[in-house]
Amino acid sequence: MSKTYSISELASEFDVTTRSIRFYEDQVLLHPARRGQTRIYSSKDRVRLKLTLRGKRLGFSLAEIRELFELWDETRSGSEKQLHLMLSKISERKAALEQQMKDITMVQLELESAEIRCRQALEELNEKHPATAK
Amino acid sequence: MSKTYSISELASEFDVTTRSIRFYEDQVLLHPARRGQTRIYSSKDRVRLKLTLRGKRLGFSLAEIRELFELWDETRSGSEKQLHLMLSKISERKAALEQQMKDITMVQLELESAEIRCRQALEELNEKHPATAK
DNA sequence: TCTCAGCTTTACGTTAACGTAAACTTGTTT
DNA sequence: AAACAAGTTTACGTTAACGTAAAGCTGAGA
Repeated sequence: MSKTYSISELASEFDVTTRSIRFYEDQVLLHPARRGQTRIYSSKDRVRLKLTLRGKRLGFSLAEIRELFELWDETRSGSEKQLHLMLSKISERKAALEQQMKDITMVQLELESAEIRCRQALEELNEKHPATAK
Repeated sequence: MSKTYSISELASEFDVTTRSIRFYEDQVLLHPARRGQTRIYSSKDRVRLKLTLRGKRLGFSLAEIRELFELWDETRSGSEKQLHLMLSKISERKAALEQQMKDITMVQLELESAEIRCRQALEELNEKHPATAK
């Protein structure tokens, strides 16, 4: 038997509320088993939650994440058409991620130059008031 | 005199609605001049809009973007305290961006393996039905 | 037995980021 | 003059992603 998790274990591990986790289930991102009425999460559920949160950090909507999960599941038994659809979705995502990489690089450059500007301004202040606290 | 833009010029250039552009002004991200009651955007406004949209693509909220703009403006006439605040905000952002880079790399790897899996499934289909349309 | 922590469902509330519609002004073309 | 395009303000509507009660079940311990 592989490991299972309670809702609060996952909540504290990933620092989200139990409300969010249940909400993700409503949105068909997770399918925990039940013991009585209590939810039991498998390690597969755990992975799905991790992927969900990662997707969110990248600005994916829950609906988009769900779409990817479903496409992925259908891939196993996919028809040729399904597979080509999946491939096109994948390349859509890849393109979006590349754009994001570029965006990040640009913003990083801007932050770098902002930092330099700040440090220079600090130096100038220190020349005028050398006695100021560090 | 440097170049100016109408609201709809900017809207079509960046593929956003005029509604959004006016909304960004409400949120103090843009400060266009006026001729009569008509908004006139400078190239500085244009840059701000570009930065705003880039920030959005990275998942920044409009409030966060505004905060960065304001901190940046205050940097010019910043006190030592302001400058240190700015520096800490900058390093916050840098850390967040690095996390995002990691996330993107992970997702890219997952997409790669998904793509490979799809292509293999397609090959298997073609072995079974070599006569199927390409 | 009682209580208490941890889980559950149900359901209304909230915030961000706009969409959408109505009604108006202003400059330009027919 | 009339109509049109492009702009404006005002204001209510909408969606996503939860927050926040309220009220009830359930097994382990005092």
